[in-house]
Amino acid sequence: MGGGFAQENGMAAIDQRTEELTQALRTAGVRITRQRKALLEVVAGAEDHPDAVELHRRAVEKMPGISLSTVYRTLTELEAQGVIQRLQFEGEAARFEHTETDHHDHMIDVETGEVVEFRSERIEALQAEIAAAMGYEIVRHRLELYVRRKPSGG
Amino acid sequence: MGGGFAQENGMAAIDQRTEELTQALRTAGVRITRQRKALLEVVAGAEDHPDAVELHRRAVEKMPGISLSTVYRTLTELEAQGVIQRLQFEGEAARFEHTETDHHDHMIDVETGEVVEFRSERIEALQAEIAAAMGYEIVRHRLELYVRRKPSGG
DNA sequence: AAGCCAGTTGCGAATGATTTGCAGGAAAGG
DNA sequence: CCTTTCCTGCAAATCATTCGCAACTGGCTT
Repeated sequence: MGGGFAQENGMAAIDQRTEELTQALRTAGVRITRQRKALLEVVAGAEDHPDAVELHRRAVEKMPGISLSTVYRTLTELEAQGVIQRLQFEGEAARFEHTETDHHDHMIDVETGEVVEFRSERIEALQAEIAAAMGYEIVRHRLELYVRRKPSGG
Repeated sequence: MGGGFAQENGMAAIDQRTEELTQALRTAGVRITRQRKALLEVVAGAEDHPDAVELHRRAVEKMPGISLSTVYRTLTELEAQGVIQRLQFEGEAARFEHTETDHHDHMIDVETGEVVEFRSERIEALQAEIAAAMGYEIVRHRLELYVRRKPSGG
């Protein structure tokens, strides 16, 4: 059902996530075309943080001929529905990730480009506190730590 | 010396900042042309967070004919020297600010576009702590709070 | 199974911000 | 004043992303 013979582990979760994305689009009243279906599977299965071009590359494998325009259009729609998130790191093209149940921030290894997710209740609370103290309420925020692997006594 | 008849208050500080920017370029071994001189004064005098086009608009008043290319080139050089900072907020063109002695983060009013600066030692400390716990050290970071003025019972 | 039709698609052209190639121009220092 | 090297303005090039448009197709309705 998940297509292919990838690791048995996790396939179900991906299928479920694909279903969630599909429902989000249906709810938004948009048609589930085969190009969208292909892209949804790709997005649901992405464990990394790919940009539009990379998602397109992967989608082409499932649905040859799908255009980059369609990928962008669908990603924009998915973002509008709140089921995926657009990440805009310094200088790079936007990357996308499916919205998990929990919010998190990102740590970007400046040497490898690798992205690590993390979450800190304390920081979240402090942010709200600071904004409140200045008479504001937070609509959304962005916290990115550009890091380097720490030399561990070499 | 500061040029013009703006508020007496602050003129000296701007002149000093202009001097700092000028020195930074000299140190970098680049020539102080009149277009650069004009731009440096504009940057030093900017109390807001203007983008390249706006800085160009202001620079043209002091040095008619200065091109946008030159503005971009010089801003890039100033950034490389670390005396100004490039801010990349969601969707917008890059904005610039002269590097003050202290580091700070930004709060962007999503309704007015206004930018407020703030700083929290506690958040800074927590970030370093989190990164360290995952084996990283922070190279730089970016924290932006997209906010809305809180309804204060009116 | 056919038909209908608004929503979609692929393509190429358009955007918008920023960068770059190049030929003429001008800082710095002799 | 001269020379050398760096700059500048301009136009064209990039790059990521969006749009216009004619052809196409989901997903109903019959």
